[in-house]
Amino acid sequence: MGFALFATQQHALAAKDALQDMVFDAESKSVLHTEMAKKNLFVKRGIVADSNTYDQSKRMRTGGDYTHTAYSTSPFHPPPPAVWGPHGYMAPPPPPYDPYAGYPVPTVPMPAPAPVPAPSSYVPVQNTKDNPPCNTLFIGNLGENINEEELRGLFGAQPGFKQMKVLRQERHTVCFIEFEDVNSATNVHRSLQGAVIPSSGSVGMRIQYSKNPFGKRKDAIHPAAAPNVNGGPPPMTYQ
DNA sequence: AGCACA
Repeated sequence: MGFALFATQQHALAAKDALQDMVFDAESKSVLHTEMAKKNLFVKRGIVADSNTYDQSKRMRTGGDYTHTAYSTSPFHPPPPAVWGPHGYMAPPPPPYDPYAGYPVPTVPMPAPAPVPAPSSYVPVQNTKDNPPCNTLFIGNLGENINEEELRGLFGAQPGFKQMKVLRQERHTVCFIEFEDVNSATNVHRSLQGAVIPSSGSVGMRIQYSKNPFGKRKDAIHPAAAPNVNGGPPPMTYQ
């Protein structure tokens, strides 16, 4: 609901009749209902300095022109856009002017599509006792104040990245990175080995293959490898 | 020198 102030009662009546039952939303077939307010609208001096406001609200959608007697062109600047603020119906804002609308716009060559955050440096790390290659990397030796966002920025930009999980422990923070395939994991295993990022201080991260890849249960039983296919004691059952 | 989650 909203109120509009007009110069004279005659203008208000004319606007009321013109806008009555106007369809203002074609989709929902919503219809405008207008009536005369019980009291005159109080408007602060200075906000409505002249006749702009009520003229605009009338000129906005009716197509009719009721301004020929009341509206006098301002010598200063064109009238400001109509304000429908207190009105119940908020007109969707007009789309911003697009000079290329309707024209095929050639793709603007991007200088650097996705700047991959590079490690600030590399430090040699000891990496004994690695596990067989898999699609999940185990990241250790991350330093005391490792920042998860930095880790995500670094690993999330690597090709084949799927997800990352940070595990905060008392002494060490480690994290797990899952990749689309073993190949992607292997590339990162090599390319970021010993990488140093700002929050890791001066230590280089140690990258190993995870003992337990994402989505693969440690105790998964391969049917072919399962004992006691026939005969023998009955298999253990879990309830 | 530390391996979680399904």
